[in-house]
Amino acid sequence: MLEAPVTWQAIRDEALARIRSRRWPPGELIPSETDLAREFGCARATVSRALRELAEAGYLDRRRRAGTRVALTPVRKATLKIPVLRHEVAARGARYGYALISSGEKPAPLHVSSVLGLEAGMPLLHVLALHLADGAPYALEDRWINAMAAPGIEAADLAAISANEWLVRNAPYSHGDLVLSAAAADAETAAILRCPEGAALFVAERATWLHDTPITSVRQSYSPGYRLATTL
Amino acid sequence: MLEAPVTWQAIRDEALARIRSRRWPPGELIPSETDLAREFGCARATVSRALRELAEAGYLDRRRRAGTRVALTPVRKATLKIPVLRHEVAARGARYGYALISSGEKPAPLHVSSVLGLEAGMPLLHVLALHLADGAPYALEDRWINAMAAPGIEAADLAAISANEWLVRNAPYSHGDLVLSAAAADAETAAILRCPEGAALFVAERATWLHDTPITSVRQSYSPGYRLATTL
DNA sequence: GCTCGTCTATTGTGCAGACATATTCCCGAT
DNA sequence: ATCGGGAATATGTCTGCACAATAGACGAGC
Repeated sequence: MLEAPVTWQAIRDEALARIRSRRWPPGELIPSETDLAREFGCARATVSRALRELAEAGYLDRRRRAGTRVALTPVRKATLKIPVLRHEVAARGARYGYALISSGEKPAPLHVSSVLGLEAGMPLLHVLALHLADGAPYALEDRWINAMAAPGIEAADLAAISANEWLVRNAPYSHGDLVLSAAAADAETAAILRCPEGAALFVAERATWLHDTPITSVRQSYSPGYRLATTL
Repeated sequence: MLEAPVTWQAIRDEALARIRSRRWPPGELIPSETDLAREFGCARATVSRALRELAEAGYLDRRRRAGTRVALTPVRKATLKIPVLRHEVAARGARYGYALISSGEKPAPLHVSSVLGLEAGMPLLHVLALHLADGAPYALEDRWINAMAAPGIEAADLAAISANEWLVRNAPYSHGDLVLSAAAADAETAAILRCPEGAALFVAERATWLHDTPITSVRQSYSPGYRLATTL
């Protein structure tokens, strides 16, 4: 009998097939790495690599000593890429444009200071800017920046380069959070995006930190019709 | 000099620090695995594991023979969990409710058949259902199911178990896609969700396949105020 | 019966070596 | 100058081994 070369991908696929076919039912303990290595005729590390991938993908729960179980609810994960807006526009084949509407230091409003965990009223750099695709409004960016955590931002020419891009290039962050929602366009937003007041807008709000230091909080309101696509 | 134990996590963190500090600038070739292993005094496999993680996270681009480069645009990825709606509601501490509005076989409308890659007008099972949280409308689910790809669905009591959940448990899929957007509530949706017509709704549309066979296409419209949160 | 410590099975990780595979580089032939 | 082919090299993966960390199982002692 010819043995196909044993790769971790092959083992991953075989394991996934067993999960899907219910040969390894949800909640059940599957054989140990050692047993599987013997069954597949390969090293334990190879099985381990395969099962680790499936665990990362949410199909398996693994715990030392307790063994590996098939996940009860295979929580599917979609990974969204969060590109710089300029690239997103370019990827759609449109000409990118950028217009700074206003920038300046202001005391942080409550919803910003509370999200970032700063004292209310602390002065932050506020930037309002419009991203355009082929000259049409694409997204309105309403951003608050902790200037102390982004040294150099004061000197940056935010009319020439978007705060979005300046920060990506110059202020690395360690973690952040993202909230997606839908909101009706208020009068000011509608005027800037040149859409009817009350139109349904797709809104992305992000906040980022470098370790414990808050960097920025931003709300991007996309023009009506925006769709964020990804694969599962 | 005391040597800290060399773990792949430590190497990953050190590499990330070098990227962030620009000691390894964007676009630049970094030392080879062999060189780094020598520098850190560990095995090449350990370095490899660390760099592989960073590549998966989007910080590095790796190619055989060409070496490893710092990514020009560190595309951040957010991973959204896509839970069963019942669990999502329960996780918010609310009582889950489910109401089947209608179900039956109908010819596929064009936008569904084209997304799934089926012939227009092919008969599909159409299910309209409302998910509730503490008795209030939470999300409207408008689903089309390829019954041939989900054997047993005809016999399922979709008034008792949501199609959402039945499919998660009984119809595994290999891949799918997801589109998030904002839309104004039309008259029918507004009536079901008990919200004003024209309200801004968060909409998630999914389509799933098992290999080449389309399984289902679903549009979930969430009640106004819905927020989808994740971390970066 | 209950609690606490010990044993042990299982996964997590590291190491050294080997070979596989992809891709660039360079040199020779044309 | 150009093209083709082989050498060089970096990553990708497998093997076989070792030990660490974890947590369930079990038994001794109260």
